[in-house]
Amino acid sequence: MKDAERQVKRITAKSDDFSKWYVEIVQKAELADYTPMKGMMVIRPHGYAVWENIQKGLDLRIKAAGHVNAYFPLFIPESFLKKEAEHVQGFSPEVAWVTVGGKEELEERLAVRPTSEAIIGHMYAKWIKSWRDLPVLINQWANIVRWEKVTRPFLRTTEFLWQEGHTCHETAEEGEAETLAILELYREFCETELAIPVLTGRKSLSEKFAGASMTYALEALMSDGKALQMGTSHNLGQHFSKAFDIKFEDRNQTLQYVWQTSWGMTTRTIGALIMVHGDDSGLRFPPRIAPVQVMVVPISIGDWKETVLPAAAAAVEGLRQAGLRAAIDAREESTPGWKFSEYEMRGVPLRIEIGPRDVKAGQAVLVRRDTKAKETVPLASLGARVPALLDEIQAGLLAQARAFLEANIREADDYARFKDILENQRGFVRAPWCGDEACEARIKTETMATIRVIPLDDRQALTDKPCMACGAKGQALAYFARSY
RNA sequence: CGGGACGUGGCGCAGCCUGGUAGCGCACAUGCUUGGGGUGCAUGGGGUCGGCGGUUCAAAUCCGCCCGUCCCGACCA
Repeated sequence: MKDAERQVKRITAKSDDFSKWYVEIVQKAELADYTPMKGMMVIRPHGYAVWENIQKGLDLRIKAAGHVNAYFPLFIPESFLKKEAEHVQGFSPEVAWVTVGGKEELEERLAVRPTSEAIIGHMYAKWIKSWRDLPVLINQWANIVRWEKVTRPFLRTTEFLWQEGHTCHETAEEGEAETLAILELYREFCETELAIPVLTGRKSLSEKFAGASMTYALEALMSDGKALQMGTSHNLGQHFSKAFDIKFEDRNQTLQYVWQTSWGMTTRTIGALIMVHGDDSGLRFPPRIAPVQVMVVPISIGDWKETVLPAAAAAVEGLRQAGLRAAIDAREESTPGWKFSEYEMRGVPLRIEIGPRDVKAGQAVLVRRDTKAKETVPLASLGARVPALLDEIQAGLLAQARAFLEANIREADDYARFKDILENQRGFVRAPWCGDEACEARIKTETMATIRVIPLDDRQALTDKPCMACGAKGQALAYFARSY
């Protein structure tokens, strides 16, 4: 096929138009599709398989940390939502309401949950009586509805999937420890499973969760230089326990309000996988979360059905028995070249080509998705080489993303430099800040950048430099960025 | 929600300015051919032009309103 025509089939180059590139990958790799309802998407089988792997990895860790799963109702009475003032104020602009059931007008309208603190708080008040009931460590996997004005597949949709943990503790210290333990759990998950390095820290007060006393977050850098929040962990203090009257009798027989946390990670992480690892050929999934880790493509020439196909099928069977997610594409209607491109688009980490020449030589050609490097391996040693290669790919993707993140964290001590970086290079800018909300708001208006995180480590965060924007006494070094 | 662009078979587009009832590439179906980077040829099916309304003998084309998508902002996981 002529090059000019081949161009037609390609997706828009990442460097050409990042947003277009993103949307095209989502559709061509069949991760998701639009529906007739604004902002609501279908997560297609290939996208959902990624989500299932994310779920497995997270669920395992959440349970290993002592939590159990439960399920709370989709609907929340309006009066519950109103109990915590800051909470209702923060969420009311984006709540969907149910006002009619069947043919009957409801006495009190029901919110479709934008998050579950309110309904869970109500139930916790019923369940918790004594210090012996604590801690309560419950997580739920659920769908959430937030009536967003601007939507993008995975990054911001009207309905999305997530897990939300809601815990109760005896003391403030325990609550804070839980919040930070989850932050670390998320960080480790992002790096180990998603191969996405993150910056962690606390949010400024203006960016914190509505109703929390402190919000911690993980921020990743997309390859267009914009930041994306990967997850949050909130220390709720006693805001909700006081609003919902969640009290327990402590070890000294005094009534106390519990200390709570909540934390969540969403289907947005799939968007991050696309934007961190994807390239102009399509997706590049890290092996640990890839729906299919190895795709075997038999080279269909001559009597390939008698010679190549059995060898290819045997190879797949061997890989499966080794515990790998391997598949074969033996369809006759597509050519090998077509299949190569297709699985590159879909992000399959490793492709194995087996043709007549290979069968004769007792070998196979392995092609990495991340580097597109090829190597020839004896069929007999696939069982050893493939897992090792997948580990290399996993590590390679993380290393590449980490190098990009580190190369795009820049320092700015003055506002001119700060603006220049955001305008011309993007990425994160580490800069001294005074801690004043008005100053933060001004920076946001003037540069479109927000404080993504303030590092937790005092050695990293403390500064004696003046605020880069207003010149007042600096309070902390903060990471700023334009974000999704 | 403000500013901009766009909306024509499944996808990408041409036609619209200068109204006359729809065309191309890909995809799809069938057959042959080919097959180590999206094979080639032939035949065929599928759209009334985002929706509603208006102007007109006649609207994809002109006008109005609405809806949706994308981009840039304000809001957010």
